[in-house]
Amino acid sequence: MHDIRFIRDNPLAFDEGLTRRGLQPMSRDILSLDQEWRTTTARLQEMQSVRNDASKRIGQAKAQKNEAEAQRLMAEVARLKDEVPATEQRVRESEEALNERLSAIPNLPAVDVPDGADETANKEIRRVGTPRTMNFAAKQHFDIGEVLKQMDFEAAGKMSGARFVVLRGQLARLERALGNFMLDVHTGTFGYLEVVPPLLVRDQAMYGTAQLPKFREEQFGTTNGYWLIPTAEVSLTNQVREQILDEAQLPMRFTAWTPCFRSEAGAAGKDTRGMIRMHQFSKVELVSITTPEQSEAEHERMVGCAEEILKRLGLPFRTMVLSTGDMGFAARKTYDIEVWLPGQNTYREISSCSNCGDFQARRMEARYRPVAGKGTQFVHTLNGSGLAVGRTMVAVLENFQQADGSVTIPEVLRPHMGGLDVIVPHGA
RNA sequence: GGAGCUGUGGCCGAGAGGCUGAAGGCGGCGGUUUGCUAAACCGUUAUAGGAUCAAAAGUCCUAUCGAGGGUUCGAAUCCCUCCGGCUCCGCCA
Repeated sequence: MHDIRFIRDNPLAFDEGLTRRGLQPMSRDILSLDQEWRTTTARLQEMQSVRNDASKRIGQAKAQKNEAEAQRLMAEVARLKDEVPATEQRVRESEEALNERLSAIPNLPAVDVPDGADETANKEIRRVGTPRTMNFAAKQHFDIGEVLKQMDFEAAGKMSGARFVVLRGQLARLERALGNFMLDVHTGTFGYLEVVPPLLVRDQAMYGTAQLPKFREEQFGTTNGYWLIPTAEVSLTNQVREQILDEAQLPMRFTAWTPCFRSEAGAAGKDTRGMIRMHQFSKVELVSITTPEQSEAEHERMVGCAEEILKRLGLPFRTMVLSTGDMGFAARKTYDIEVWLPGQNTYREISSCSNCGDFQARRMEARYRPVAGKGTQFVHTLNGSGLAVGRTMVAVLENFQQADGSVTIPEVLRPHMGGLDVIVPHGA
């Protein structure tokens, strides 16, 4: 949600930000809605002031048993009886119109975000690790899964349809091992607080992190009004909704390993095979709540936390800054981490870390009280995956596959796998 | 699912149609006292929006007692709906 006062004071900067996002300027439109709201509000407040004043005097007159004076004053404000509700109605309408308009506008990009229409304008900022040379043709993960006989898309299809998978045996355990490993690092090394949050949330929570109102079709909802979280970002971030925190509590860092549910209505035809794009997947999420001063450094730190997981697993990756055209709705700046997939011979997104500034905080009414100074300010929210677990599994399978179809387990995961060092085909 | 209770400022807690933006306490801030700390005492301490203004300060106005409606000249207080919490019963992992 944008700050209307920012738009009032900086209409040109606002429009420029929209233009960088590939949108049309809107400040004129918005400011006229704002003007409408302000004039009706002023009119209403004036009436209320008259009424309050009269009411107070009526009270005094009654207290002094001056019934005649009370009656006279009541007659005087009688005409407001119709006018006030009518004006209230108009204020409500213009306010709604303004909010509806504002809540559909994406966050403005930070100054250092590269301009561009889509992902081709993303900029690589670093590359870590070297893809291993294989003296055999690298398989894609679903082919490896087939050899291992522990990844079953057919069985999943029969009960749930496309974009689901059944993992069994060591692959099922590998998912658990990866989740545990990631949580251990994020809590142990990086100081995130582990959370088990709700997976079903109400409208207001989805609105707070900006999945609603714009991305309704991409979500799964229940028949009785809940939404399945598309990411733990929703639950973790909404922990601080409608709160006034102390500056001393910031930054707050939360992590959670949860299933995520996405209908991805618009993505039909993309990554239809395999585990890359699923309706249900699990992800270790990182969320930080910070002051505005802290948020940039926290963003760097957060990407670093996600990168550290890949480093420890020995997976090659590169880190990108998304261009203005490729960023998500709520983000003002986003880093994507792309992991090397030998089977696809390309880097694929495995984590996305966004600084949302105060965009979500305004929607959630999440504030903090500065140690020095008066009043309150909106917090900054940052979120990022401390890695998508399923995609990490894909990367492990593809990067550590052997010619005979077995998969070597990275050193750091072995304690989580009961000491196992290689996954071999089931029944072999 | 059934029955009852409950939601007040950063926190605890009084208030039950007008004198209540809201007693009292805690916490915070400023001060007195003090070798330092603590204690004691005094004072102070909500937020948001709008108008005015080049802007800031200031001044004025409005709103806010879980949320939204309603009754009334006037609502924290009465009525309705919703949301959260608690207790008991039922059911379940």
